[in-house]
Amino acid sequence: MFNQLRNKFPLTDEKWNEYTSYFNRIEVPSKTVLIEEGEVSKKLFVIEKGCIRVWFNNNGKDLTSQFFFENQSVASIESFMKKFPSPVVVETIEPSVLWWISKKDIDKILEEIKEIPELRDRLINMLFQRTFDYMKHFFSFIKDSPTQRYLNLIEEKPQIVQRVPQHYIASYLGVSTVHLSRIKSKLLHEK
Amino acid sequence: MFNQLRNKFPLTDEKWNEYTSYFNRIEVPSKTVLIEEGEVSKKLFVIEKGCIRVWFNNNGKDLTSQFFFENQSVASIESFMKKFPSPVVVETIEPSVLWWISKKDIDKILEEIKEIPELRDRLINMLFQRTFDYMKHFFSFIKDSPTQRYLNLIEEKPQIVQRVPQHYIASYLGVSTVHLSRIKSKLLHEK
DNA sequence: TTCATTTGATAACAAATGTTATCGTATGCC
DNA sequence: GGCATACGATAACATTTGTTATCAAATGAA
Repeated sequence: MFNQLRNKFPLTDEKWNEYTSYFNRIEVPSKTVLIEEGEVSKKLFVIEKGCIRVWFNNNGKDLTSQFFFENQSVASIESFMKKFPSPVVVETIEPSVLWWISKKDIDKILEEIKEIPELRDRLINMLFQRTFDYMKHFFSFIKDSPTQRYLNLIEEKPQIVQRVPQHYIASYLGVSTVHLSRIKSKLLHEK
Repeated sequence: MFNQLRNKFPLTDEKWNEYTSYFNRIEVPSKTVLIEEGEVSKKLFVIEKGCIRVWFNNNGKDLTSQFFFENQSVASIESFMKKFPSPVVVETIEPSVLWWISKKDIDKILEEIKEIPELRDRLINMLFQRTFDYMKHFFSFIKDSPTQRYLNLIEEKPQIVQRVPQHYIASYLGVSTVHLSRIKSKLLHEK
């Protein structure tokens, strides 16, 4: 799982082996809840194989806010960073192979590597990138129609359209399942 | 302007005076464009008095994405951090008193204070806070009706409703000016 | 003041979107 | 294979929201 990253981290083999040993491998079926709503989660997950969605309950309806695939890391940020009860549920969509690490172990690693400016800068860039991603998604809600948002999704995140059940995608785009079905149908018959 | 912050920064008076001297005070009328679309801006503004909006052009319509008031800092993040041409316009709404600082001077300060963990942590927290704010705003678009978003705005950011012309607020909430007017009218006559 | 411009309310109509219900197909499980 | 369940398409209708146009009030500049 981590071999492909080995050469990107300027660490001794000893340190590298210690750090990667903090990760725990699990295999889970689809629809496995990894983090429950209201739970204070101190786990971060990395996806080796499979697919995860983050959703929250709003008046009985389940609204999906994010999707994650292979090689991405997932946590309830509020819960992980601020020790708040998680406002969201983190759940697998497909049978998945995951690696998790505790916040305690991450903090230990971060404390040890903080003098390595290269790694520090990469972490800061990751934070910025996530902010940029949110801004982009948010802009799309004030400037694009649902149809345009769906076209953007096909263009920019084809994995979502290909692997995720459609009714999860609907709330991610901010429309009802019926309307997403209409959008697809209209795009199909216009062409 | 900066006196109220003095005790929060563990710096010598000498360094404090040097750093604050990098800021330049300007007074501008309302509707002054501070950063133009397409410009690579290397300025960060701090608002002493007044009010600023950030907007972008979408097919001839001007869509507002953010508002800023006294004591907040404003830049085109994309442009400031990544040296990209700014996708947005930064413009005053009221006659304003501003302080600006160049990226070059900020980088100099950051380089000098980076060993002060207290300041470093505060900066990282600011980045996180901005991400959380975006997430919250974004969630509101997939879970709330425009009416609910307007009620949230009154509750959480009353300054915007009180000081900003209504047609700017409409695009910020993702509705037409006519519809925002309808929302207000309906709320008024229901009570 | 006077005049032009900005801002906001409203009406009438068109278009987009949600809701509920029904149906067919796919999928997973025994 | 058979059954329950999940998933997705579609129709009919209700509701929300956008568009265009008009008017009134507020604001700012000469």
